[in-house]
Amino acid sequence: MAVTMNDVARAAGVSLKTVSNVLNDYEFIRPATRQKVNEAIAELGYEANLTARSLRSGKTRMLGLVLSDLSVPYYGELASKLMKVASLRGYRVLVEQSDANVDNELSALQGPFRQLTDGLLFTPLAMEADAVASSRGNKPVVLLGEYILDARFDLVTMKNEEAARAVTAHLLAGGRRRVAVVGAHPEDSGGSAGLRLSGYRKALEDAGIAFDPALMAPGGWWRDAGAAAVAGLLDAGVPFDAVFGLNDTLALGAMHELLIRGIKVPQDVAVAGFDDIDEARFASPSLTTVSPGMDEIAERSIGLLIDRIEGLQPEDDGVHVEADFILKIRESAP
Amino acid sequence: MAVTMNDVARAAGVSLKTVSNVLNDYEFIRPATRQKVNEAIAELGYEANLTARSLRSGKTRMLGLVLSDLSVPYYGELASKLMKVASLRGYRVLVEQSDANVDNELSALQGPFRQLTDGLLFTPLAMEADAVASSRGNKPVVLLGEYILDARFDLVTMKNEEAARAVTAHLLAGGRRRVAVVGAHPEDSGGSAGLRLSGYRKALEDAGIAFDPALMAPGGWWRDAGAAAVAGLLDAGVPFDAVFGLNDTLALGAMHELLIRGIKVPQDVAVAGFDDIDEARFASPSLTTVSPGMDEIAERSIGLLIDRIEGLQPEDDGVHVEADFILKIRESAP
DNA sequence: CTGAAAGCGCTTACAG
DNA sequence: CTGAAAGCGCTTACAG
Repeated sequence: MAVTMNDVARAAGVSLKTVSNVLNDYEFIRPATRQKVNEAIAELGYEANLTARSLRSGKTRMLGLVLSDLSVPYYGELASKLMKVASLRGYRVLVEQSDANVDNELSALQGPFRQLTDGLLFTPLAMEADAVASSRGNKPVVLLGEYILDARFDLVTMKNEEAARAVTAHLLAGGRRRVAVVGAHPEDSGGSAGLRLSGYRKALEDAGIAFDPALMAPGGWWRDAGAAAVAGLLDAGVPFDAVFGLNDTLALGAMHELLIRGIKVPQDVAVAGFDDIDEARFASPSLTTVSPGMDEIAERSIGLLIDRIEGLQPEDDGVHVEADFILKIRESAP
Repeated sequence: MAVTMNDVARAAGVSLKTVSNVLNDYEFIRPATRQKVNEAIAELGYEANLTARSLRSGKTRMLGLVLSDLSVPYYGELASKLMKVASLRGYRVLVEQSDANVDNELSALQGPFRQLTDGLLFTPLAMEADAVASSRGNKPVVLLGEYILDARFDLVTMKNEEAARAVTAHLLAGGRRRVAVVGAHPEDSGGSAGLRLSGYRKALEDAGIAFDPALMAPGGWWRDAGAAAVAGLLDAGVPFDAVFGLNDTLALGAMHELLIRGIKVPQDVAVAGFDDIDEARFASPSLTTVSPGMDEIAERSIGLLIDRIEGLQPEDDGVHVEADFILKIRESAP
């Protein structure tokens, strides 16, 4: 059997409560008592039983993280950061994959997953705001992402519109006048795609350049879509001197297509992306992009969630955080 | 307060034990009793308290997964698969990142992480076999990877050597005679790099082609290393008609360098990789590679671990599993 | 087939 | 500052 607090108490010649006090850093313990207990702990190799602690205290010191799938590079990187930040505050992260499916999101919000965690970091990809509000239970939930902007929720997100505006402005400041935008549909609005497209249009407006719908190449957010978009523009004879990919994967696909057709980047066409994934740094030429502040997103969301769990954050309306972005100027658009 | 088993027992007019029997699918319960209990459960919205169950039973129904970092694409994909497979058998996966650091690996093996999980899937990146053996405790551990091959351990891995031999043989069967190999050092032996290099050499031998050290381009396993390796060979004037990257990232970097220099893939130079990451499928041209059987690795390792936990696997020596690989022939080397 | 009792290892009021 | 008691919500022998 494992060593218990009772064994420690007996070895130290004190009561159970005193051992508990030492373990929980209770303030008013005589140094001598504390030392006796600590010696007994060391001697017996005692380790607290976390399950028993959870049962009694009602806290697990685990945070739930709900996202679509860890195999998506952005989420893999995010999960990694969140786990590191949580660990510094003494919490673990338990991940649940929703596959962006409504039923899975709902069961992550309501099912046994909630019991195992003191609070939730939730990326709503399928559920509507009202559904989330009515099924989130009574433990804290912090939303991650931009799909639901609602005073009822705590939310940590990135500056999609401003960052897209800044990176587009950078292309224009470099003398580019015909910036193709890859990955957006005209009808996008509230999601990442819509907000980034809107930032692009504002930058054009700022520079007094008319928006040309011919420069907009819609499509999925994958590498092949970026390549296809550029191929489409070239084959249609649409002139352009820069490409803004709404994410890095698109931008890299676009750049690849330009290069194999003998078009020089950045001399003939400048390319910029969004996300600053690892691959952007390693591409050749390296990719100019915008870093959406994933470190800050991780720190603020974990901080906010733990403050809610520990009652440190006053129970007002939802707190909304937008992480600062950083423009990463690299070879593809100097 | 939450609804407890006691409330259910009272509502159904039976004892606590009977409710427990129903919940645990005990065989010999009268259908009428079972139905009464199930109705009470539904009516009260009862959900079992997992923490209490764990405390009493000593089982958490969680599996620990120790790997270096979820932001590494291969590990993100692996974690995702493992979680899905475990879920089908009623287990969750709790991830711990070791950063390939000895101290972190040791504390994952010995610390509180073990308490929270019924068994461990462990990727040993820094610890030696003996250290793992002496600190693995008494709950089951299944190793993932090829660094430790030892009868004391359960191990699930891939056929590094055979798969490398097969993909090289495919290049040779296509008429290539000068296959550059990217990412290996001559002195590599037991790790992935060494095993894959050895497979490459065996394929050459099978075909009666002498190994030419000039075709070996060492370097890290990243995109830029692949590009640099190809650049080095070209600049040195070493002739070659194919490239085998010891992983896909290397192969993609190599292919990129060939394309921007105007060398046609596969007409002038064929390219093949190893791993079959998502990116390989989306590259243009799509990348010929070897899929190391991640699905099988996930299923076998989870299956073996759970069998050990539930006592279904006899306590003999360690079980060693090598997943079957699949050659994925795509455009870069048809 | 079902019941009454014990106990997993902690923390939490309540005293003193 | 410290102690004795209760109890978190289950499962597990033990009876019958």
